[in-house]
Amino acid sequence: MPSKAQRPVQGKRRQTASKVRAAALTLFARYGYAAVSMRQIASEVGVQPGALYNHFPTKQDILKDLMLSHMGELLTAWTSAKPHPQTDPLVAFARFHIRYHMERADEVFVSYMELRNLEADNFAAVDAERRRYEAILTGILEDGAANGRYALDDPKVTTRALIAMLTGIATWYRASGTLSRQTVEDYYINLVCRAVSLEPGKTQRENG
Amino acid sequence: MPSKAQRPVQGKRRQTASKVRAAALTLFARYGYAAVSMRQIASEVGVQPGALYNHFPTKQDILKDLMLSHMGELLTAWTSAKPHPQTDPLVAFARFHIRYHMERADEVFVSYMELRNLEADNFAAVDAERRRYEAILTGILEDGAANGRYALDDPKVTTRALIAMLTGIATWYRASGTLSRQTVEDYYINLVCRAVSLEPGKTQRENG
Amino acid sequence: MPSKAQRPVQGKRRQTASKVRAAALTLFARYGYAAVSMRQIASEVGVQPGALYNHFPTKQDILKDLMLSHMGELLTAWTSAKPHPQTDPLVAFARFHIRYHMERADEVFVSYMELRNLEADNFAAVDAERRRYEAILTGILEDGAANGRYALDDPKVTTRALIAMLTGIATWYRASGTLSRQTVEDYYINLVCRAVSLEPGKTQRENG
Amino acid sequence: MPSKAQRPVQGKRRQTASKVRAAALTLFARYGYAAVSMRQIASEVGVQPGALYNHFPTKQDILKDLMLSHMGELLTAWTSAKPHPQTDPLVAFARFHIRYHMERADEVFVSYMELRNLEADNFAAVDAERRRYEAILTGILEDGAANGRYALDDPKVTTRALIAMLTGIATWYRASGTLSRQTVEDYYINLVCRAVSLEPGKTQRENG
DNA sequence: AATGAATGAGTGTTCATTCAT
DNA sequence: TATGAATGAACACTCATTCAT
Repeated sequence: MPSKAQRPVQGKRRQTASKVRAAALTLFARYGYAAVSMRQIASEVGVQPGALYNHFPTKQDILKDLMLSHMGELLTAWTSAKPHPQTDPLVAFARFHIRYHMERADEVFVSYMELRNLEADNFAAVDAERRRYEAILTGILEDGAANGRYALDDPKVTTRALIAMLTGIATWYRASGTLSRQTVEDYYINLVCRAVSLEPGKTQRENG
Repeated sequence: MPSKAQRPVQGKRRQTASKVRAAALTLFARYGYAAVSMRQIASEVGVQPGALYNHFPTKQDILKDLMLSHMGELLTAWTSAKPHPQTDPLVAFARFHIRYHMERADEVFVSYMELRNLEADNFAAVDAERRRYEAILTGILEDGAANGRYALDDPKVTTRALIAMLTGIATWYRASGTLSRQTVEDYYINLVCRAVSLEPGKTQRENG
Repeated sequence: MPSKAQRPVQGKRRQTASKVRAAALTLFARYGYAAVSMRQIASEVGVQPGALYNHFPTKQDILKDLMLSHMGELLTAWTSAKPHPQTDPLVAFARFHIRYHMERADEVFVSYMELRNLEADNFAAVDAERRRYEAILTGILEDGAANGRYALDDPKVTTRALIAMLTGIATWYRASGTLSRQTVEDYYINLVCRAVSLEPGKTQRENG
Repeated sequence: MPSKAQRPVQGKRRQTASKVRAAALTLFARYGYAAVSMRQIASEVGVQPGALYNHFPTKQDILKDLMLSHMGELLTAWTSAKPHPQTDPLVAFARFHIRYHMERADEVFVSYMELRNLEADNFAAVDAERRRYEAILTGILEDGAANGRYALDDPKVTTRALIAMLTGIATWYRASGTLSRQTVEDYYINLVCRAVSLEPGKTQRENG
């Protein structure tokens, strides 16, 4: 049973930090890290600029926090995802990737656009997570290539090509458009499957 | 016969403007438009900041110039490209796109990353060019779909997916790596072909 | 008999105030009043900045407290000093001054350097104490000049000259150097004596 | 014959830089380096804050410039000083020091008070000059002690004592007071002479 | 007595841009 | 065509101080 004496002060701290993250994410996604000022973030949060520094030591730390937690959550989400065991792994991964990226367009956009604005050590940390994530797809492609299920030339090149293709959705898809998420997802799944010569209709694993 | 009365002064003017473009391109690609100052550009050119304003009225105009001329040259290059008439049009386009984008990594990078830093009217101008370019691919896909040569769900969605995939090469390909340009090109062509169920080996048009 | 009912709470209050004084003294001496922040002091004390305000209403009050109590203790120390009655008064004073200032380099340094950072009324209070202290020496010089023991042109000018000379020790003397305190003291006493033509060897009052 | 085509622009540059130095000197002397803002300096100069950076890269550089040029000018002035050859060297040096320091109270004050605000390398540069200057006096004292003209215990300690005494004039002397410069100078000369047992009346070198 | 989030003003410095030369 | 001094606004960040807890 959790303590009932939780101090509201704790809540307030988390709340403000949370608002800062949210405001920064939106602003960075729209205008870019370098073009957003701490004043803009503070004003969005409804606080004076100096107050931001009670929660993040520098502007760079906000960016690092956003990018690292995005990557962390992405990896966690994949780990907890339990696709139907008979679904083809590439299809499972692609569906997961598409859905996650459509739902988090801002995080995705920032994570791809602001890499160059990370200071060296922060970049290294974020890049390591990116590699871990891409390695999942590379592993799936290697397995599928090994057992003849997928046709491909090079798992790493294919990884990059497919990730770029799928992640690109976030740059153009608008929920307000004519295409539903499900439709877009299905079209891209078909592209992915064909790209490795996996029959789109036959995306259930054969149990041998 | 070219005019013999070319004034060297004209040459000098063009030369400096040219250096400005080159410096800005490199710097924007590396650090981003918002993070690069006119002072940095001037210093790279070997000139005082005020001198830049003899060639470009504002910083924004440098960006607009770079992006518009990149799109213009891209369209011109496609128009002048004379692929072998028996080559499949999708393959021809993809090969053209890959080669052009591998050779101009900085232009491509800037053109994709700095769209949000364009002021409204400049964005409109650049975006119109982008649409013209993508329309070429959409047209090819529509034709191919109509005559049953390509399998695809939606030409516009496929256009975006393929463009994202191919353009992504610029973000990871390094000439210093282990893969030759030709190899990368071939791998991507295979991906493109399979993505629309065009037999990679059968990329010559049948003449009917 | 001291009260046995001393409350530890009182002790704690005094303790923290004391730590604040000590931290501020060290920091002001090293970096100067204006260059030291309340945060630095708090961090040195091991407390949050806000807590300082339970002990001193403003940063200025810390400085005033340090300087006024330094002057107070200096005057008290002189009053309680009981030099050998046969010692020449100038020599007694100079020895006292040298010893006191060598032992309290930080207090001395702050008291001489930060006068300009005192607000008007605080300056007046501290300056009054300084005058009281210097008046002691002026009195000694006037007496000695009157009875022909010392040769000097003007007691006030001589006071300032000697005080500057003696206080200057604090700016260069390091206990870690090659000269012992006693040696330095003796050398300066000789300088003082000669400066008023008092035979260094004859520093015992003749009792008439 | 100097060029007549001197550009007034050159004059303007020097003029502003000069005003900055003057304003900074006055302000640093009155309020201390740390307590003076670039805005205050700019406002005193009659310019926007950013303009200061056309002349000094940082605030620290203004301080360095002031202190280094003060020391440089001091050393130059001593080198060019041609005291009467029959004047005792200690007296000549002391007179020079007193006069120079009375005329440049601000420079002197800043140079003694702001040493701790110099960054390490700037401090080293300034301190080296200070040592050079003090070495002049030490040399004079050593010579005089060697030929029995002065009585003293240790040339280095005596140097510090005398310099502190003489430099201290700047902290209290006001031209508006009752004592003339000449009177103060004479009184201090007498103190210096007696401090090394040099008969004040006998300050002409005996030519042997 | 102490915390820690917040304020409002301020810091040194940089910015894109202008303009007399 | 270029310089370089200047502007006026903005930047990231820090300050002394307050106050609810």
